[in-house]
Amino acid sequence: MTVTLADVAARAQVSPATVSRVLNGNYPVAASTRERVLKAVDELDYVLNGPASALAAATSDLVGILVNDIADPFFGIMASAIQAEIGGPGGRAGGERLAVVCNTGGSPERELTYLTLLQRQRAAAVVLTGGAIEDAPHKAAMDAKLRKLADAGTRVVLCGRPPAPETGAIALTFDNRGGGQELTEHLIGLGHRRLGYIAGPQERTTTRHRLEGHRAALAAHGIEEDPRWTVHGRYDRRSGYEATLELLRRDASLTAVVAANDSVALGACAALRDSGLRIPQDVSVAGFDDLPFSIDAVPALTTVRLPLTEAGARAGRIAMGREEPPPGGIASVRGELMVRGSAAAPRD
Amino acid sequence: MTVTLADVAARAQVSPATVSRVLNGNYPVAASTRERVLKAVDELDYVLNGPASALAAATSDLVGILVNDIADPFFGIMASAIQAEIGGPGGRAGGERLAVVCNTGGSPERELTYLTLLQRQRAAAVVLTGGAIEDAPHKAAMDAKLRKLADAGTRVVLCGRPPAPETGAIALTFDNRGGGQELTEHLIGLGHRRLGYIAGPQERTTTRHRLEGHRAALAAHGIEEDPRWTVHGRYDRRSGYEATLELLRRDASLTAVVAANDSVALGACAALRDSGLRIPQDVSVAGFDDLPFSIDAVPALTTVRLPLTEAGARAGRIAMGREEPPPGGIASVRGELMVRGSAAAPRD
DNA sequence: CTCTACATAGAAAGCGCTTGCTGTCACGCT
DNA sequence: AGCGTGACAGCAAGCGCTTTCTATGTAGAG
Repeated sequence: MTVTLADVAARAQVSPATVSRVLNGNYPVAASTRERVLKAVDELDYVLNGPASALAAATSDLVGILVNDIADPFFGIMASAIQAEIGGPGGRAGGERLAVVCNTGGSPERELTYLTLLQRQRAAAVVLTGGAIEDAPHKAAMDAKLRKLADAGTRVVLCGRPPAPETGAIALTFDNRGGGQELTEHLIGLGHRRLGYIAGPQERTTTRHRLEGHRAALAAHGIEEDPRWTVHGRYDRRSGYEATLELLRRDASLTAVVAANDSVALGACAALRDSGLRIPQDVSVAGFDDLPFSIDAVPALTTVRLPLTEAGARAGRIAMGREEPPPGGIASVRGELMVRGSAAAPRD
Repeated sequence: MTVTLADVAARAQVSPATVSRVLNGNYPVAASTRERVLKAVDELDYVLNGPASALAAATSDLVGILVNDIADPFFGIMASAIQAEIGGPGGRAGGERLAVVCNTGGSPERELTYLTLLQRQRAAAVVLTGGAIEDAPHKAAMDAKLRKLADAGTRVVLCGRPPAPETGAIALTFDNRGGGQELTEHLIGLGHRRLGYIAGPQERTTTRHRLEGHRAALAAHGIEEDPRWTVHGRYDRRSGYEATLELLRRDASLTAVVAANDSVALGACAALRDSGLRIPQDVSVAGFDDLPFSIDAVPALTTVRLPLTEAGARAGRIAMGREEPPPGGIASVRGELMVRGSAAAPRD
């Protein structure tokens, strides 16, 4: 029924070994022979059996990409960049690798399960994006898993994730703390003293680091933080909307709202507008990430740009062994403050 | 070095066959034996070899998803929905399948190459999203490929793509024409008579259908279209910005701009604002797709909502054989007009 | 004109798993 | 006591490819 290497070999009057060699392009094969084989391949419409190759050669052309949610442009952009670099068709790299995108939805179990699944596939490399979950047992399990993957020859790269020392994983970490601090300092510089903060979910490194940066900025300027000024939520618009309403309820005198990311910021803007407050005249708003839509918000969002595309591309190249890992296997990627219209000096 | 089934078998004092059966959970195995095997698996930290299973069983747990660009939420949302349904860890379906996301970038060659790669992996199913390219030779090549995939037992589903009769592929088509028509009729109803149209790239079914809908609406209301009112571009913000400037240059009396999609519409808004025009007082703007950010534009975008999540989920279920395909293998998915602030009656 | 060396091609041994078929018991009927 | 009948477990034959090692033909080298 299905055409196999042997069929091609028979038709081209050569041995299966030769066909394999023509197809894999290593090992010398006489031009005339190669041609005959290629012709047979074409005539029979032969397609290599991936699993069989993978088994025999003990290699795989699958690369895993772990994301929280691929529908979120934050992850989509990184995934796209990684994918472009791992060299699917059209990519520079020779091999034609396939990207396996795994939506963990932020769930520890799924994260682990996906890693096992990728290990089962003997993935050539795995790139983990997004913040890590701060739960000791889970972190230990993850580290063990990453270690095992690395030991099995799978290149592991963390993109926008804190390093995992001793696991053999290369880390490209976003400087969320620094970015958060710079952003809040900008607001303080504008004259704000009462700033609400909409944080992401608890127990996530990204959430904690951004919040720490924010607090460091407050502390550096001698601003005492009111616990009521911080609300935790999810990294989405809806959450931003609700959290903002909550903040307003707790302290209507807030002059600025700093959001965990741009989506949350957009939700905050909507909530403020719905509450009859003008941005930035009544309340300033700031986001984080600088996703493409942030510049189209009105007023445009003041935020911290994370070089998602660049970082993803670099992670992809490192995963493919096409770029030298950073010294020590760890690199910190800085964000850049984007000053735009959503934040201005407070009225009073 | 690496642990194999045989190692587990030896340790559990059973045959490899038994271990395999325990792991695959078909075939009866005595509880005590199963336990012994599981214990050995655990102790040896054994992970099944995917390629080997795939080869032996002639099945695969890979599902391909073809998208233009996963960084674009339009595709990201569909991919996410599909992925949730094909039953990775946490999914309802028993099997743990991995989603292979392929970025074609709209290139015909890559589309075809990726299909071959998926065929090589003996993918369990393939879902193609986004519009098709209208080039006869390419369409023929695609159809032949899809046919071959289907014949090989791979379930093929088209999500938001025109049907490909005779290929065995199930099609969930978006009614772009109907949506386009409804949208433009809404604008005409508001009193617009001079409408600019920013179309997507030529030779794409999506582009053509939306444009046809627009023109049908104009025709239905006896509005003669000026050829200068249509500009083609890409499906991105930048393109929308430039095209709008071009439209304004060609005919500054336009009272409305209809964009190929929401991203283009956002670019159009920016261009209009930068030209000193107010939305919607001076010029109305309309988009298409209703991506999440569209509601946060100011004013919120009037657009046509496409049920991306629902369609993706349905495509995923059909791909998994978990839902009956629509009668005839073809279903048309309608969009819904979202009337918001970016379109209003023209001044004059 | 023989000898060595190189360039190709083939034979065959797996890679690690699944599964049809063949036992082997133990049990419950008659 | 004899035997059909399940319920398990094992044997062994692949699945389709890669790759090591070996064989062969040919071309310079001496």
